[in-house]
Amino acid sequence: MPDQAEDKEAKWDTLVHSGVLFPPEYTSHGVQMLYDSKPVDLTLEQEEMATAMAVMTGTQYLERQQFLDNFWADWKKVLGPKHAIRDLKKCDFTPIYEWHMAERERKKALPKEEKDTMKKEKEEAEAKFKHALVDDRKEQVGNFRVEPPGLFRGRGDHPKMGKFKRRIYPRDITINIGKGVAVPEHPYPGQKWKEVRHDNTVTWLAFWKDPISAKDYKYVWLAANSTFKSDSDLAKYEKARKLKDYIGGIRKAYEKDWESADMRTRQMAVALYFIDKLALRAGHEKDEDEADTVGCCTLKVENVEVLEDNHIKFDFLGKDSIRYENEVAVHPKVHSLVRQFCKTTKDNKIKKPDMDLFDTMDATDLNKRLKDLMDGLSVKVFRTYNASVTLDALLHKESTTSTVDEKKAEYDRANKEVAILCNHQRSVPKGHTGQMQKMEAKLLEHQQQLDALERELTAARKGKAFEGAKARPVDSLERQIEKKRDALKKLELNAKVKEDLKTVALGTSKINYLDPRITVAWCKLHEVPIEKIFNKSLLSKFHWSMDIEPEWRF
DNA sequence: AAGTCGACTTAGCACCTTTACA
DNA sequence: TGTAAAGGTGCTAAGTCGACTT
Repeated sequence: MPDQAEDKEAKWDTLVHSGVLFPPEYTSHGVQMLYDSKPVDLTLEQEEMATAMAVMTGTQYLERQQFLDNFWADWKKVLGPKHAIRDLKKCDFTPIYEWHMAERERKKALPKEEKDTMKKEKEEAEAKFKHALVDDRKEQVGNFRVEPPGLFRGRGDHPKMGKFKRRIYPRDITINIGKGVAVPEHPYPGQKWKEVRHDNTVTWLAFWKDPISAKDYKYVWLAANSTFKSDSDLAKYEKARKLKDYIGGIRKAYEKDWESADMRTRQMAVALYFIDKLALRAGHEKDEDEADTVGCCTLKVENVEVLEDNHIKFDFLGKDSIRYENEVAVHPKVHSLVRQFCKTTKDNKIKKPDMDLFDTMDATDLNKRLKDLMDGLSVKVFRTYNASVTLDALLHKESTTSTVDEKKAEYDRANKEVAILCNHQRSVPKGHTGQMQKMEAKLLEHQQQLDALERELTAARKGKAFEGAKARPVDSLERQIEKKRDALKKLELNAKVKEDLKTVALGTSKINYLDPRITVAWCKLHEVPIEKIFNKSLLSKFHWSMDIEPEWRF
């Protein structure tokens, strides 16, 4: 293993850091769980796993057979063949769960001084891990903590959910650090790091193999505001901007390819059309031991429905098993091509619902093809391009708003359009329905108050009494009515926004897809303080974009 | 050509902190 | 001034994609 690849570009000259922070070793709480309603003895290792299961109480995972089976398979190995516990169904983890909750409460109820002392001690212990020196620049480290053991919480129908994710030790971890500087210490005497490298062609500080999936790695990187990350962020957006100059030609090229005699060329051209129009992900092949999700190139016949009137309906589980459901009008040629791709394979056999829609190509092929169209182009660039171009266009539409709050609402609406385009979802917040009902009730109350004020105003104008008393002066009532109307309008808007956004996540596009220069320029142009749009961490992540001129366009 | 490796970005959620409002 | 909602942060899973290996 060479310390330094000669042909790859160097990312740093010197690199100094303190390595990683290990989670505390497991200590026994000694609380006995019940088996067949009777307390049982567990070794430290057995208890650690039982506790990992106990803390899952109340989650949906416990209703998943896969989760229970995987946990049981791992725990059984640790229990051994002669243990009294032979059946997970007879296990009652409640005592451990209750201990866990009580412990939480106890910590919460600790006197303030004690909490402050603990916080201070924690910060002192962490301090040295928080920064690295890269070419003598002090940079923040992102995730310097080693992941603690626990039960694997895979998303969607993950075949490995519930497996015990084992503890990671120094012997599992490879450190990357500058030559000739102190190798980080660790708290395990007698152990050695798996490896110490001095590879300046990469930006990671440490990695270990994912204990759940042998082919995956867990890395320790610098934080989002580091030079490594901001340089590549800028490069990402500049590449997406470059696509602007090529997109016309690319569209012409794929439209022409729809007419090709070659099936593969036609499929590539339709896939690219979807990626361009709908900002779909590439969709690489997945293994059996992962959740069954798809992207554009891995769409199955059953994921698309060819409808009347040049419409197509998509319905599939994408990244994180988030459902993508969208009915769209497509070009007539695409409509007929998709109908064809659904029907027969490349060698004219009947295609079944679970077979690939694009059976002559995959994401790697498509990415290769994209390199012919533009230097460095890949599928994901279209998503960045589409998101940023959409925001830029929406923010530069004619606007009639005047206040900062209204402008912020306008920005949020544009942000929402992008989030919907990219299918960035979130689960409905807890208590949403109740909160909506509360808002409705408040709305009604305000409406009634407004009605009463208006009746009083009518009375006042006629010099009549109102509800058995002298009506208040006209000018005062008029002011109150106007105030009430504004309040009502604001409430109505809030309620509508809340309902509209209940399943839309705005943050993901802000963090990953929207060129911050669009936002910064717009804020300057419309005199909206940037802090209204970017919070502290986004301001820091996007520090590189802050001095852009107001006239700048994506 | 296909499969694997390795390094990086993108993603939603849990939990904690701050803010808004009665 | 207490409570609930909103907002922020940390965590880690799940993607992408080019390079390398077979």
